[in-house]
Amino acid sequence: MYWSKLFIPTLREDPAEAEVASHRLLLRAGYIRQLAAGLYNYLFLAQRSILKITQIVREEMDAIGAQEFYLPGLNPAEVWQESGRWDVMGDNLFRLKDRNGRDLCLGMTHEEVMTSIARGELRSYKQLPQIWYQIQTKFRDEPRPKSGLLRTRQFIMKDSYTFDLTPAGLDAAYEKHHKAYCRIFDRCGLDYVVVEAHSGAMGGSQSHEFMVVSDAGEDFVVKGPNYAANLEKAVSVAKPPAAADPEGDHEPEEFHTPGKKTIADVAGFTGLPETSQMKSLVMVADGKVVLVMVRGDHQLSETKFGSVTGATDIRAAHPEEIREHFGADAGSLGPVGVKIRILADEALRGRRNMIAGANKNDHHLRNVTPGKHFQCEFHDLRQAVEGDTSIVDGSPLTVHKTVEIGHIFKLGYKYSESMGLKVLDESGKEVTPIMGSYGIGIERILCAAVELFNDKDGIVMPPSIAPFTLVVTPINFSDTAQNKAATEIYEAAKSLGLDAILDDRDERPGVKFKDADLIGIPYRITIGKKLAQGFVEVVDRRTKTSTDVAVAEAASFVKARLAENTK
RNA sequence: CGGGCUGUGGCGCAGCCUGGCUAGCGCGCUUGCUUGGGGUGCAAGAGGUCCCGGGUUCAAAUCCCGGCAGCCCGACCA
Repeated sequence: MYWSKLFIPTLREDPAEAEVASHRLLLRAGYIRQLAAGLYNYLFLAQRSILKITQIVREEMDAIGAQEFYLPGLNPAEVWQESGRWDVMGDNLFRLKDRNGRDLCLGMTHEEVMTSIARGELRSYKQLPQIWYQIQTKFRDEPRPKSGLLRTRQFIMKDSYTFDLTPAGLDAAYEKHHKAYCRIFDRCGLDYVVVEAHSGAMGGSQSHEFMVVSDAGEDFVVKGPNYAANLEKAVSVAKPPAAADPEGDHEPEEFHTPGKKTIADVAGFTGLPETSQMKSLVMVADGKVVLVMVRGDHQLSETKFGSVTGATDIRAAHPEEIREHFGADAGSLGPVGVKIRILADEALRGRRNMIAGANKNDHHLRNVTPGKHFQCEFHDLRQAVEGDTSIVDGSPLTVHKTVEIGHIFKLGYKYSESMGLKVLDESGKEVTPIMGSYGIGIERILCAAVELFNDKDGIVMPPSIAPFTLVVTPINFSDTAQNKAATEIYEAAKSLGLDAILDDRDERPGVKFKDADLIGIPYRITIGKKLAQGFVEVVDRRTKTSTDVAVAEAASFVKARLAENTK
């Protein structure tokens, strides 16, 4: 293609609205333009990259025997009501009515629709297993779209669904997806980590997320040499307390702590570290008030709290509720003498003679021992922190901000059961197939690549997903010799199957170089001064290294380089 | 849903506090010449409901009220 004929609206300056690198650069490089909050127009360059990404996804999905479908994005309310998600999804689901007043929604995912196909058609165990997928636009009415293409209200997802007769079959389907996802993200040139994840509102037993470490992300991952998990789910060994507990069997003893409300205040006041205190948190789980105890320096994980209580509606208690149950305000609360359910974090097991609130404003207790002075259920309830050590091998753990690019779930029977999917097994008995669901955020692959690979000049796009792999840049296209050489090289590149673009614009060389760098075309062949000696230059976008090559060999040289880099 | 900020030619911004000439600057765009290895130089041009509605005033981009939109932080989030 000839650049002068294309619509590649690059910007000389950074757009004011864009913060994160991918948003800023995709706008500047002319890949995308915003239509409204969380809605983007994908222009020529973005569309080319997206097509390359989806092609890789297709090839790898097909390689595990998955079959591509294409389902409606517009869904009837009925199927969502059957699964219960019509209510569960709340405002995140785009809802609308047709002219007859029937309720419809725009699909956020397609478990319901896939299951509705399956229950109408799958009747025998002989038809299992099945792997069905699609690459489709999804809609979510995000409370806050942000960071360009990272969190939008409309986006493209590859979503697949598996139907198996047995849990072992599901394990196999899950494993296939795990491997296919690794191949997909490898081929897209990304650095990523696979982490244990919380299955959230999806239900199901096991789940892994594919994460790219980036400050633009919104999730946190806890990572060690042999362990990686989403922060929501991560289990770790806490740092030992900074001071040993006092010896002996003491009884709680009240002392005055005027105005000392926070853990830090009390630590300063008593001269004892935060690890010697218990933090009392009052939570409301599905309407029931629960007291949660964690070590002074720890944070409660609401996700873990939700898993332990099984509650779906979780919040911190209001000040009035606290006063009603404790007779004191936050900052002076403790577990002694409390009548409600008490949960305690594992890090408090075996501790003794600690400090806690006295349930009397401006007073605390010392010598409080869990299990002795108050009864509680011990669970893993705290959020892991940097500095904790691994439960696997004791090595130190680090916490990283990440972008989620893929997620695989063992769904279990949630949808097949609620929607009545049944097949006959070998003995003629009706059985409910077990399902899995697996997603990849297509735009997030693009964003993650930009986040991961950019420099002061712009995007350093991995060749496999770059909109073009090669730009042929004559310094002066109206020079007859340069024009001829450039055209020859461009044609040669095309016949070698390279995705080439010829920069035939009547622009200064600087402009052409800047644009090519900004867009992130992996290779550039510059045709200029050295043409008199029969040479052109091949420049690598990533390393900025330049190699002189004879005109006739230029295209095949790039092809060889490309093959090397994608090994 | 709470908090903060911003809306002025395509983009980036100034002007607003202290109301008053024809609304300005840089980039981009058009035409001509020029230049030709990292956003060339000169000249001439085109392009604006100053987010919208109402109010105050002789006079509003500017002050007041009410909307809307966008961005950021938090909450939320397969």
